[in-house]
Amino acid sequence: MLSLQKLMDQVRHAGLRVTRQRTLILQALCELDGHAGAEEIHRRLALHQRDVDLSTVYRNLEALRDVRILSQTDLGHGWAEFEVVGDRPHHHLVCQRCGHVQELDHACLDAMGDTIRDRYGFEPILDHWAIFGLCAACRAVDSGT
Amino acid sequence: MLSLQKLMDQVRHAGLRVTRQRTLILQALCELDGHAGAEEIHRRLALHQRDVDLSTVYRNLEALRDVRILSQTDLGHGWAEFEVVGDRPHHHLVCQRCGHVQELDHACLDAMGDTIRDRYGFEPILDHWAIFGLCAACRAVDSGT
DNA sequence: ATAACTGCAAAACTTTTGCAGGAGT
DNA sequence: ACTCCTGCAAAAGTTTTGCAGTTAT
Repeated sequence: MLSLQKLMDQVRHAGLRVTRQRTLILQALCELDGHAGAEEIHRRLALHQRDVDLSTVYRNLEALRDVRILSQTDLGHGWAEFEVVGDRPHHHLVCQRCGHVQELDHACLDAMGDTIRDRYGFEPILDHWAIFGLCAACRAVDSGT
Repeated sequence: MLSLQKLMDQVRHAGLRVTRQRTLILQALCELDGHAGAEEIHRRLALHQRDVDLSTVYRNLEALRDVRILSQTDLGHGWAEFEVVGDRPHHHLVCQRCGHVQELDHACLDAMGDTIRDRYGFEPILDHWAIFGLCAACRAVDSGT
């Protein structure tokens, strides 16, 4: 469970101000406990009579992403999705056949991250990945047929 | 180098018709030899007095992607980028600050792919990735200030 | 006090769609 | 001939921006 209190400390520590809107946006993301797009957050806040302008939502998602409090992912829905960066980075292996999802050890990505840092001087953001493919069970079915 | 001839055979074989516009779009993508967005292709064709309507470019990119002649990637520029499939697999490092894009050696991902296969029995699809983060130049600016 | 932030409205952008005519097989 | 494809124009949808006023530090 994520503590809104701690998140707001992070916000302050990042040099950003703790505003009503910022707090509400992060609260919504915590409650949703997963990915959400700007429009979805805006709609949710409106439902709770906690109006925050859509442009403010966009500006905040960008700002919070820049200071690494949020991570941004494109799930091919046609809009950007955001998520609170947790204590431990988590990743998922998603089976394209059966939809089964399993967690992926962060170490698998870390090794690649180190290589990228060393060879390219590029600091990769590996907070949250979804890797698509075929799970063991579906591969077995495939080779059986 | 990619042969336009062979590409058009693929087009026909996929059940699509070989039209002037389709050919020009694929030719442009071959010449650009890399990823390009719809607008960029459209602009390039216009420069060469080979007018193809922008909506036609979009419709073709989608159709060619659906039959796997093109691959689609989001490089975080705000638009979709397309590329001819069949080249050696390669990936992109995209700077979240300045938008700069550099190529990433497939070997870096391959090692991770092997680990995932070995440890999870999961067959990951690692054809074409975009990894976001901070490029060397932007990291230098950050540590400077 | 001062710099950051917000709401509002309008615009910028990419991408999609309806339709009538044109082109490939 | 039979579909598929294209151009045109208009719209849909997401995201950005200018600006004046408000708020956090």
